[in-house]
Amino acid sequence: MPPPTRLRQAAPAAGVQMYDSLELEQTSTVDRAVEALRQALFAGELEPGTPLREVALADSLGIARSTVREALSLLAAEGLLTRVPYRGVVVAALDPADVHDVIRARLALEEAGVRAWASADDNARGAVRAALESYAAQARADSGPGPLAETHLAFHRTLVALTGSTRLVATAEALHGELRLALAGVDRRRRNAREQVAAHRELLSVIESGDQDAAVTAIRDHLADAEGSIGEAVGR
Amino acid sequence: MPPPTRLRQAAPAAGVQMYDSLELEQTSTVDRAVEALRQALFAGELEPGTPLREVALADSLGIARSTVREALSLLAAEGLLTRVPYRGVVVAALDPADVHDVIRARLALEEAGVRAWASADDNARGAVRAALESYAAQARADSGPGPLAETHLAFHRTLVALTGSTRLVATAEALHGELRLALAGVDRRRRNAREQVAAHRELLSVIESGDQDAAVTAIRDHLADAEGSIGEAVGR
DNA sequence: CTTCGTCTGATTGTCCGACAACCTACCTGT
DNA sequence: ACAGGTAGGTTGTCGGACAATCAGACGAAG
Repeated sequence: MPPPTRLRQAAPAAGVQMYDSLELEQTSTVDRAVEALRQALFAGELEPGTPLREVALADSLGIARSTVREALSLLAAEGLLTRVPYRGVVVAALDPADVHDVIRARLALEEAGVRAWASADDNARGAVRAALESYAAQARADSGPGPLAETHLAFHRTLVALTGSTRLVATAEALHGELRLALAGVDRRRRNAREQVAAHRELLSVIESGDQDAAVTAIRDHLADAEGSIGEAVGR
Repeated sequence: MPPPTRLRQAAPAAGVQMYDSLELEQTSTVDRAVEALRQALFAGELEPGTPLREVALADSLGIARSTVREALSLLAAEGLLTRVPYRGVVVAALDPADVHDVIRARLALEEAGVRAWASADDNARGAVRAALESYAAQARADSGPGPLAETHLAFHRTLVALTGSTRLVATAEALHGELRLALAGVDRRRRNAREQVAAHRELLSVIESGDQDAAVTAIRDHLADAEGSIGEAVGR
């Protein structure tokens, strides 16, 4: 499980003034490669099933093959790529069974989240509301399916965060990555974005109502609905 | 999320006889290195905090540094090692907050599992019972804390498997890895093994009873108890 | 016509050696 | 005690090399 990637903890020297909030992000070549590839994957530039050749990537990115290799390994461990021995990595493709599996997993995580609503941290609850507003704003701005999906999934991630476990959030993030990848290529009209936002508002109000059972059935229906449209988009 | 590591799917040529059950495990050097390191970590040969030097590992394992590097990256992504830029990787150390986080995550997964008991697959239910028996047998055999912990956690994994999601099981496995690592070094007497087995039998019987709420509180208490003893062992 | 061996080209898996970037620790002068 | 500089060790990245393996083509044998 990718634990919260902490970057570096300075030695806690005693008695000296500390500027804890200051940080200088250290970006390795591998990290940048991973990010570039992830970007391309989510943008749909690489369709599922496409083989990724190491040397081609290497001089396309202007980095060494060994570095590409490490980046590919990490993305494969993350589930975005599939490695086949001596045949290379291909962009991961989700079949309907995989989609079902992912949705099951999401249901477990988000159900745990909404169940924890009452006992959750105030900040966490606030984050849920804030994420919904970002999502709504993004829908109003109408700036393409990519950012919209991002804010949408970010909202769901705040639900998982209600559990208070950073590891569960990391897991949810990985699951969301798989879905974004699977949906990157399809021409996703789905329902009107405003309708979607309204549905999420409804969901949140049920959660806030305090009726735990109602909240659970709401999230369950919500995800079942998601599986339907995603599976249809992927199934083709 | 480490997806179910499928090894290789032969091309589905049509009309020819297939021997689906046959498989030949392909073991790369990196895999073996990962396995060896994992083994050593779980056995407590490398204490948390210990730095792992790449060259030393390389000629200790008799492989190239680049290969070691890849293995270390994978284990770091798994959470067993922590990589600090330009300072190398160290064996991950869990502080009480981490333990709490892991237990929270486990609770979400296992609670989802026991909630799914009634609607779960028959095989999955059978697997739970079988795992409990393996655990009991291991306790009777009294063959050291390592195998005992393994069968113990395997039982809990079957609970997660009740959800029907392989990805959740993979997540649970990663979480268990972190715990095994944290507990590897401590001299773990804990309570009598037989007592522990009895407690798990009790837990299963509550789950089987069909009283979902009782089952959830049972698993919750069980894990709270676990956090207590683990945190105490790690705390110092 | 199908099946089997062989060959060829391409790609991955692993190794080795090199060097710059960077960190830690010591050492020195004040 | 403190600032600053120096030296050694370790990682991050690179490039090249070679064996192992795979996919496809080609031809021989049944």
